[in-house]
Amino acid sequence: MDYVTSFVDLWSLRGRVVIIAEKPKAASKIASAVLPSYRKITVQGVPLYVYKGNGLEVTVASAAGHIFNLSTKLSGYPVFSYEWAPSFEVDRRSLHIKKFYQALIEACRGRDYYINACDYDIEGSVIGFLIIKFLGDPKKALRAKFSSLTPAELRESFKRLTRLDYEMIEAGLARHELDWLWGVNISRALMSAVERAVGKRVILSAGRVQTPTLAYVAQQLTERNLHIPYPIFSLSLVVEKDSARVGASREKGVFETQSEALRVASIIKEKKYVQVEDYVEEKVSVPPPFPFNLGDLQGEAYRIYGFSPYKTQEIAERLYLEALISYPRTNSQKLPPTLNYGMILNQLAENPAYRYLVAQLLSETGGRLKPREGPKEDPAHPAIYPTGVKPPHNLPPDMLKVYDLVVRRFLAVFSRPYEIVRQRVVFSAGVPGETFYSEGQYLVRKGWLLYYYFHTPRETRIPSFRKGELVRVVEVDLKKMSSKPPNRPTKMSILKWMESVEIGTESTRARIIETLFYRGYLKMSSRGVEITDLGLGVIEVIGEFFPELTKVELTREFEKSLEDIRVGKTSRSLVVEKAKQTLSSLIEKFEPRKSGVGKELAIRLGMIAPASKCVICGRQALSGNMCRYHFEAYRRLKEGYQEWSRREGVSFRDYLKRVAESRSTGKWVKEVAEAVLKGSVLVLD
DNA sequence: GCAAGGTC
Repeated sequence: MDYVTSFVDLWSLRGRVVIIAEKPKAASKIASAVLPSYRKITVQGVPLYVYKGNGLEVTVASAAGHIFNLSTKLSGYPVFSYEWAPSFEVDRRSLHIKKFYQALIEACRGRDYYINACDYDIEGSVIGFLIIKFLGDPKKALRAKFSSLTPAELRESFKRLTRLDYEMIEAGLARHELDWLWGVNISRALMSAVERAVGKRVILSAGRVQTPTLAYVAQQLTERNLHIPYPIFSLSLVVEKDSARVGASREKGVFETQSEALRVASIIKEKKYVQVEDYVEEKVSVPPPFPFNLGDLQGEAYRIYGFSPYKTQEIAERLYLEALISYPRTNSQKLPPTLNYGMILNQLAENPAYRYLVAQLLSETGGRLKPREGPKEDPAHPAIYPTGVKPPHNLPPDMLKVYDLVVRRFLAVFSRPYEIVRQRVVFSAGVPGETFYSEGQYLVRKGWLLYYYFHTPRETRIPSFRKGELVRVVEVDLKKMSSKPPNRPTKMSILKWMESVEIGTESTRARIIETLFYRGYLKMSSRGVEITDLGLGVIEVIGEFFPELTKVELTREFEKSLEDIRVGKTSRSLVVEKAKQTLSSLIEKFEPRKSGVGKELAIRLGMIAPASKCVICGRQALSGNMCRYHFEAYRRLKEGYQEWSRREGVSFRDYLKRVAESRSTGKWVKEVAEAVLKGSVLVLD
């Protein structure tokens, strides 16, 4: 078969054809783009689109994501056998899928051809294939391939149908099986260990995405709790020019010792002047932002309104279902060139809130609408944009906020750069190597900030300076500070981290973060995200017995295997078999230690008391009298004195006092320092 | 019941 003739035109087929879309919205768009005319019927409340003519009957039906899910009837572990089952039969949270399943049974009955028209990505290939496998006939199946739901592209794709993309399907099936095998088996191992220790069932979980995410949070918060602050000294100046006062910071940053800071400060005080070494003023042009993908929208809604990523995602999904915005679960920062931007703008202009902005945009662009785009792409969906449909008057305020972000961002991407003048002056302080700088900026053209004003830079204009000019110093500020611990993670920073290491997807990242809270691994306090003793314990246990699962590299390995399946270098059965072997041998090594692990986790759950208690916190003590966290804090506290005595020349006791008092000190370190001062913990060499 | 991945 040569290349060209391997394509099949829908309109060359004869008989009864069913087209399967991934979701109702897509089914509707496919029907109106591809069918010359259709009748819309409803089965179990699910719309089907039917065309009859030219010896052909075509029905467009729709899934609602995955209709089938892996499951097993077996309990216990290791469990290596499973089968695909309708999701609503194995999980009552999926009951809303049942009507789609029933409508698909109707739509697939007695067909001559089955066309998988789900999103052209690995999951879409699986969704369509399983429906055809269980409700149709894979021997009579074809695949439609399109990367956007625009009418022209859809029509074209149905003229160039191919055979089923079996390589992609096999890769997709393997992804499901690998995640299931690792997730279900390790989760069961943890739960079973606790059950053996205390005879009670507790729900615990582990997985390829959630466990590395938990490990990341554990690592961040552990470093924070173990932070030893070091004294640092910040020297800044206030200079005066044309009766304007300007603050200046030291270019080399902070001093490590007070004596050095004092030396420089006193020289400047004596001289009373600094000299302008350099002054630069440049106009910078800042191009419009990229169109939103979900992660960027979540980031902005968090930054501007404090919405959690999950909240933003839920709102965006509701806006999508009300047809106000395009598909939100996308990674793309690109807008389809086939989209009628002008029409959307005209519709947006019917909303008084945007009328003026649209008029302004059309006038500044002269109607030539070319969006700025970012590098990120998505195989199945474009960036998020407003559809132009007018929101109802009673749209809840939080939904309106997210909608407004999407509209304003969409307007901004067509606009012009804003222009800002950035100023930078460098003063030499008359001490070799000691320079200070001030920066200022002021806006000279608003550009896209008119539409998307959430980024408006602060105006901090400073006077202009001449090189060589002497400037009077009116203040010399020497501040004693402490080195700061790493920031506490937030739901948003966790999600951004997941994006940066490429684990999870747009649809799942925010949800998986919520799962960590729901399991009791993480909790929210007034301070922000905290990790619980259970969360720490789970990471320690998995890190010891199933270390692969705590690392993002497992995802990289999966991706490599899936790619190899796709290009025919290996097969799904080989990849899955290897995973089973790996899991078997890990579980084999886990078994003899299971009781101990169960007890440890039960202690973390507060279900049993530790055999010996940490003198500071009451957690299970190691061989000494402290838990592993306070022991590590104790070790670092002793180690930290070296540096403190170099910088400050303090006694050990004064060092402890200062560390105990500092607000930058990590929680565990502070607790140890206080205990040593009280005498409840002795310092040994 | 446990994963991650779709989507109502």
